[in-house]
Amino acid sequence: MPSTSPAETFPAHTPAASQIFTTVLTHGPLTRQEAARRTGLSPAAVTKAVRPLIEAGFLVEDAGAEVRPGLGRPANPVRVDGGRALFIGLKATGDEIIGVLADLCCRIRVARRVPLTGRTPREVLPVAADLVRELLTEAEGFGVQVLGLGIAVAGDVDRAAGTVRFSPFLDWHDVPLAALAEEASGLPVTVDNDVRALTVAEQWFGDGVGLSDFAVVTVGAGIGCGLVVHGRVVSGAHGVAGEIGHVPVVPDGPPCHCGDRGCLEAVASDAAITARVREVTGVPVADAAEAVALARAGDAGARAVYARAGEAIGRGIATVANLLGPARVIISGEGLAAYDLFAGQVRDAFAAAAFGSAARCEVRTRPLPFEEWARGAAATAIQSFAGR
Amino acid sequence: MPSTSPAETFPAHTPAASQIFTTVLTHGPLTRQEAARRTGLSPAAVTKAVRPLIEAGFLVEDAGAEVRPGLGRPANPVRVDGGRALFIGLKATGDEIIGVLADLCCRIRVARRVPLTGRTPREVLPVAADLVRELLTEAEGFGVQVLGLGIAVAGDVDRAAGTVRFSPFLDWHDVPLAALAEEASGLPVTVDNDVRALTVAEQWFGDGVGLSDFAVVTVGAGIGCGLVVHGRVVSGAHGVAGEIGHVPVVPDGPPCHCGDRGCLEAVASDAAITARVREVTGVPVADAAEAVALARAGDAGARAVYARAGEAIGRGIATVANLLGPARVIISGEGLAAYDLFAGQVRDAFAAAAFGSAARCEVRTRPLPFEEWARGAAATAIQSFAGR
DNA sequence: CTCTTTAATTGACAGCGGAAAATAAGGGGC
DNA sequence: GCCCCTTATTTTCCGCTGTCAATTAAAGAG
Repeated sequence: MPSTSPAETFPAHTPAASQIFTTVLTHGPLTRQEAARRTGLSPAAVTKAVRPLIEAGFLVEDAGAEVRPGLGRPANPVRVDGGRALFIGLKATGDEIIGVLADLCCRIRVARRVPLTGRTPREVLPVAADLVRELLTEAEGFGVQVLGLGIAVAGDVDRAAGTVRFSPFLDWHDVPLAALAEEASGLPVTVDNDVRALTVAEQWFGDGVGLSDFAVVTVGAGIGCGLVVHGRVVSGAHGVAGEIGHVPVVPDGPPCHCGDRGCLEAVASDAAITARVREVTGVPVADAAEAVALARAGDAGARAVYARAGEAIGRGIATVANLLGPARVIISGEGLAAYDLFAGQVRDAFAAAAFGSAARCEVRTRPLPFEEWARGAAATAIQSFAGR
Repeated sequence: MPSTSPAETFPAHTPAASQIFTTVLTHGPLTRQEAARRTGLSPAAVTKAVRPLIEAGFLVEDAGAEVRPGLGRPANPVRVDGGRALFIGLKATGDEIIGVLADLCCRIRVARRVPLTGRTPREVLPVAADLVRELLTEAEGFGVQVLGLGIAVAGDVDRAAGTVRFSPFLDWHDVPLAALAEEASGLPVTVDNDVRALTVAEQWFGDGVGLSDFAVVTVGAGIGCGLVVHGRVVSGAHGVAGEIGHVPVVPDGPPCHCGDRGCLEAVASDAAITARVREVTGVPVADAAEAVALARAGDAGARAVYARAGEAIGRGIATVANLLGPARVIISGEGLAAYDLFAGQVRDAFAAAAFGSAARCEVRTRPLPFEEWARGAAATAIQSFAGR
């Protein structure tokens, strides 16, 4: 394994230092004054926390940043030096592992995907280890140390304990993944649920920056949901939350594998849409891409299927908004490729079903490149590094 | 107004003192050792925080509490002296104001209700002031000072700002209630939404003690929901959360005033049940009590209405459980009077609709005496007093 | 009566973060 | 060009909180 020296850790482990660092990290270049205001700390505390971070190279003074020119001494913004460190993020599905090398600002530098041949830990872990090795080698090219490894897995994951309690796609039970990966890589490892990891990426580096309450809804093979409440990602009392897929949205809708009918997932998941398009149009579309193509070509039946899916998604989001009152809902996922086919319905159904001030919740979409899930994993690693 | 001396405040305003006090308050008699373990502080810190609290009379050493006799020096538990202080809680509805005098442990000492003749602030406030005066006089009989006033109002309430932004039943808009009440009573005032206040009471003094994630669902004139996530009551980005009443639960169910169909509130609220019983049985029942009586008497139609309501509630709760993964859902509210009529359906529908580990969420019921809402208001006042 | 065990307390102390004063770095007026 | 004004940052000092490592307290066991 290329890297052997123990990974550096974050300097100055005081709460204030963590807080200031993450504030600067997520809110771009910030003057010490601004950072103080945002964190509620005194300017003196900022100066004191910033110095060691600059000395360690994690923060840099950013002369280039525009400061509104006014009276008095010009402000001296600082920002995080993204190039100072790298992190690896892995996302494991049942078919493949996606890995990225992301910098400290969570910008992707390298992305890789490798297929999986088996699903047992014994089969998956060596492939993951190889991928990590490869990315570590890549990292050497940047001349920067890799300071953490994040792994995202679907299912019931205990981030604090670093274990995968249950993963349906991989069929894993109680795998102490963090410990195993730490052993193999020598890096500090963070393991988290995939949707939560994606949510962390939005919270720190995406459309959730600065919001203490928001939701991420992923549309694709399944329908997932990550929630941020009180500024923290929700894990629930038993490690699972955000199961939006089985919210009832279509009266007497199609049966769902959960046993109920009309669940969001039974209407708006890729598989559900594809099946329904086949059923309605008689065209034997094989996958979501073909279904989309058919609808885009103007097939009325297919378009209606997407319309219904959009309505279902809008109602599902409204349920979340009614219950939690988030400031924003971010829709993402592979299913977004068809967004033009149901955007209107999502919006209308949401507006109709959002009650009172829940309607003030903003709904926006965000494309989801394939590496994004792995980037989320990297974001959790950065979060751990920053002491959160 | 009887009491004129400025209300005492909490001694020792350090985070640790607050934390230790609330821990002892909510977890009954606790040895200093235990308190240290639970708060994560050192035993030394507990000793130091506890002393001024004992001197001020808020904590007392509780020799009576049973300690498991083992080796070594016997432990010396402390508990909160409930009789040390009183708090007033008010709940304002469109028809009446309910007021309670509660002690520091939130046990109700006196409860009063007075009818309202008008709904404008100008009409309601004097009535409330009279009630507060009356309760203050009652308090004199206990020889203890009243240290805070909590007011619970349905609708959009900004606790931090102390304003009622919008209350549908009272038709209030942007009323600076805390400031007005403080002026009139001379007490520190906490204003909060009624369901949240009830949730606070459960969190500190009820079935939510010790849980960082749980929900309270109230069944009655409306269906409400208070949520606790990460140990804090959820207010949402815009001050409103827990709108469970419009979760869709019955396919193509009865139309709801929100414009949708089959909302929980359109199926399981008192009014919905009563109307439906009339419709199904042809018996002109006037209110929920008569509807319950009819069902209890064995009328099959009426029983079916309750069964459907129970199913709806179970599904609504399952939606909450799926999204947030609470450890427990507490069902309460006036509608609980009919619980024997739908308990089975609630349980079955919940089990059917709760997905995966959301099913591990415990569902329990809790009776709701009429003063309970006002007690919730008192709980918010106690919370403010303790520095939370 | 002494030893063991666990609880609570004490006193010294580190260190975090705040307040206020000092310093830095411009721009503007004259 | 010089001085003053304004705002940003830094420095210095200091209070205060909570921890650490004894020390004391209060049983029961032998």
